[in-house]
Amino acid sequence: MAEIIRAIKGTQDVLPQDVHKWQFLEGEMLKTAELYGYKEIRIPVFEHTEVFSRGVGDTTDVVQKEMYTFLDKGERSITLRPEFTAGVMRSAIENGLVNGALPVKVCYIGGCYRYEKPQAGRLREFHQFGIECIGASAPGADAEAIALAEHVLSNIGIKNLSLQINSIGCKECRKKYHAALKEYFAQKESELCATCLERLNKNPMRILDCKSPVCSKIAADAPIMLDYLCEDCSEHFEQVKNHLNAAGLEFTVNPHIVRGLDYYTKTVFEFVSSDIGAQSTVCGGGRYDGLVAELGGPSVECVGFAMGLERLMLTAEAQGADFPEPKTCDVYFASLGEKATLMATKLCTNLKREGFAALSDINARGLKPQMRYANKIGAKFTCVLGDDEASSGKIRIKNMADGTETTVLAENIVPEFYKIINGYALDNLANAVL
RNA sequence: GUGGAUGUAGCUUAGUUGGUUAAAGCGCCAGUUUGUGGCACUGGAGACCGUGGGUUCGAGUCCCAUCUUCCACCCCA
Repeated sequence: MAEIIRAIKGTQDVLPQDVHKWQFLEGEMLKTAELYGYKEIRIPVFEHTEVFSRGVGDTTDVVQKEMYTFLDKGERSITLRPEFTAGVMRSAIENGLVNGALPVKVCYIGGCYRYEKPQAGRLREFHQFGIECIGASAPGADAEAIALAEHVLSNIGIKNLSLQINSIGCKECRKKYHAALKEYFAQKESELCATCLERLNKNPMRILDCKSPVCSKIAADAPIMLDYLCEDCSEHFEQVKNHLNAAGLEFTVNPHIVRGLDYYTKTVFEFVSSDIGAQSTVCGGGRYDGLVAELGGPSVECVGFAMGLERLMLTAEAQGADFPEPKTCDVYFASLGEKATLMATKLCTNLKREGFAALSDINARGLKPQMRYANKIGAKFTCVLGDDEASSGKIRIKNMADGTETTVLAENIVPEFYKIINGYALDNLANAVL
């Protein structure tokens, strides 16, 4: 296959036969978010690099080695968004959203870009749906965000997810915790793997996440964050759990969840799927109380999450989920000869104005190929037009499911077709009930 | 970035110890039916065998490199 017609590594096409699945997911996401008071926000795909290096944090892997960064023609350093939160906060500050009535609730859907080595559930261009609740400090906000995530996930039919939560505290308690962790791991320094040795100085919390059997065994007995939370953070976490219980959400506290983005404070959480291989986190999020201030805005506390559409799609497909049937052609006009073809165009136009998917031949082919095509695209009805119909104005509309025909006057096509399609819908309803 | 696997029509695959014109099913186009789809039968189009080098009289097949895809690590959604 020639290079030029091959998609860039780590990118994917969504083909016409599959879009309805994506549209379904996206529709459910936006609709559900709306129930919780969220409005969609649309922001640029790229930002000044600094938005991410300061927002996401320049010690993170995302910023250090995964960003698509380039100089534009004005020598500005630009980066394709590796995630949404930092860009959304930039917009919220720039447009004064943070100065209005709080909380401000926004959600988004779009592509993100990270230069990673692709594998199952991990692409270089991937898509996220997410929400940001800006200006809400109470534990109820954390729980509401988690509840919304759960609501979306269940509305799109994803099963077998486990919700794991943790608190990584505020700046103050994290300092103490880091010190304790360093002290603990320093004793076992000789046993740690090479990457963990580096983490020891830079960010000891990451060692907790290490998958190497030796390190994870050591990490199992490491001091846990929850024991180092200050009174405020500890109380906050308790309240979050109370709210989750009140909302009837099952969760497990996993002291080893450490999100890889620097802005998180206090509550962090993940929804994990057991059905899609190693990249199993389908939704992740948490509280980020310092981000707005870090980007130069007022001190405003926020919670949010993001979910990966590709991973959700993988999970749904692995679970054999049912997607709603895509809309198909309502009626296809097969025509023979110039007069009949003009008639088809006219009838089609009238029906389309009424909102029916009405198609006609645009290949000037024989009748048989036209009928085959109508069948292939799933036309509910067909209508053959030739010289007879063109002169008499009487046309026969054929139900493709059972072959029955209804004769109508072409001039009455719109009201007649309303009757026909309503009857068809009733039949299908009856079948569905049976 | 590290490690392992992979690559033959649009899709799924066959292709013997290297040997003439690379094969099948599905899909596509058409005919059997001169105005009627699905089923069946018949025919047709469609492959620089991932790419570039090398070995050989001869390479889809062997060797090297490179790219892609897949899987895992790392990290994240």
